Amino acid sequence: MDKQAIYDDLKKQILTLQLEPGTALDEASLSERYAISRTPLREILRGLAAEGCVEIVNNRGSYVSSMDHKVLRDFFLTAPMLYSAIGRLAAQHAKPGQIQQIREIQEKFRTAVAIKSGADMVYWNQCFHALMGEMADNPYLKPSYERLLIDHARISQTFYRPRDQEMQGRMFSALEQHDEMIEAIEAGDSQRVVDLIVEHWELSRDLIEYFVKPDPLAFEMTAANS
Amino acid sequence: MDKQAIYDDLKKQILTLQLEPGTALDEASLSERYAISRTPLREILRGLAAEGCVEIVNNRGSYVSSMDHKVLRDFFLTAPMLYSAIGRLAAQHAKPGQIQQIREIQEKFRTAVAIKSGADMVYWNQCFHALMGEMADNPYLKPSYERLLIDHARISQTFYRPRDQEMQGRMFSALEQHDEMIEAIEAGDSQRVVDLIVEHWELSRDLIEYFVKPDPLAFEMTAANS
DNA sequence: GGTGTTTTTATTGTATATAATATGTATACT
DNA sequence: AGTATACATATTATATACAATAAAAACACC
Repeated sequence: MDKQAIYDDLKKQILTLQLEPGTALDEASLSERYAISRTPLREILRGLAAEGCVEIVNNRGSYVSSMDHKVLRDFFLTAPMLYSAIGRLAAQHAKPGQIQQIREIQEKFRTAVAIKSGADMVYWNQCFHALMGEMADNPYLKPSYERLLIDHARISQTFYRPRDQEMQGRMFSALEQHDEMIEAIEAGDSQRVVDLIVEHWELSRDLIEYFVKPDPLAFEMTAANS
Repeated sequence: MDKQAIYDDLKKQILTLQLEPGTALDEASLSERYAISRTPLREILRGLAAEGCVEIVNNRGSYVSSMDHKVLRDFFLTAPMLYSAIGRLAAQHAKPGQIQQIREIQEKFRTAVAIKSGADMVYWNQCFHALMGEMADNPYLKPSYERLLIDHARISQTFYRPRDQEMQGRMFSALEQHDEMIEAIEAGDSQRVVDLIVEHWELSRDLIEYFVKPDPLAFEMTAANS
């Protein structure tokens, strides 16, 4: 397992919440587990920290970055603006090779939805949107966008309920929206891409909201009990 | 000189173009110059790379990040949106202590303009806008915003002409706009802050444009020469 | 003389040993 | 008994030695 593979492995575990927010990342044990010395492992942790996956406290070690209330609030505040901007630029700058790539990713995502594999869905959805970021090809927006994607994956994972019928239906809607986005990008119709992104965002947001504020339990006393 | 000081020193040199874009940053010579071993120096370089000051090529070393045509284009495309967003959030979230801090920075900036010190002007202007970023207190926007500020400093520095009368006048306008921004932030008037940010941006942009497209030399033949 | 291969050299990447730092615990003193 | 200080321990930070890599140069062969 080389350095990049270890990096990806750690990131994947953080995105899928196998490593929960707040978990301490001990250098010694990680370097032992991955059979690598501490020096390159430290560079990996610092790379993840730069991306926002990990928080490093001076002389106090590294931790999987937190997911508290403020993070959620900032996320919902910021995502629509950046997602729209990335969508518009992606439509303007996408290269043919990238459109081919995103088609392939979309097929993997479609399979993940079909077999109802939560981890795969999160992963391939992540790849889909990361590639949109590549298409946009804007070095200034990229760091912020990628940071949003990291937390979006973790938030979705938090609220994903594979048994829920509602959830399944919405995954199919997401799938369709992805298809339409690819079409719109290929056609260079940036306004349509932005509209789809907004729609896609609202779907995701509503899904999360639905689990944060579920239909409350009944609390009126029935006649039999009164 | 401790690690943080070395980090800041390198960053300052990059912002002020003492280290020009493209310059190779050799690990061995830098670690010798700063009297530190290569291990922490590498971490510094990777930190600067995460910020966007430095580009690292695998097995091929580190370089001061470039400033080519595409960078300029992306910069002008992206800055207005992010600057406005940061301004709005700063007005909403600024804490009293930060307002006090920005007042102090603004006085340093005023002095720099008065004594016409180009490097100091760039530096304190940078501090002013960086603190606005702190006020906005949004972890998602922060990385992109800071990256924009880095290149804004370098672009301004490129086109700064201390002898130019036009330039001096505009620096005083910038100073006034800063003053008004502080007032508007203190009043929590986010719309006014955004308007000022836009105005401030246009001033900066026009200044750069003026030096990229100066009034052309006369090319008509005069009667005496014909 | 030109091109392909080999060797050299410069530079980055990794491993490990040592130093510094912070926290938790135990003990002594008030 | 409570608090403070000193010590022990765990963990991170740094230095240095060594390995891997890639560009440059020299050489031989065509």
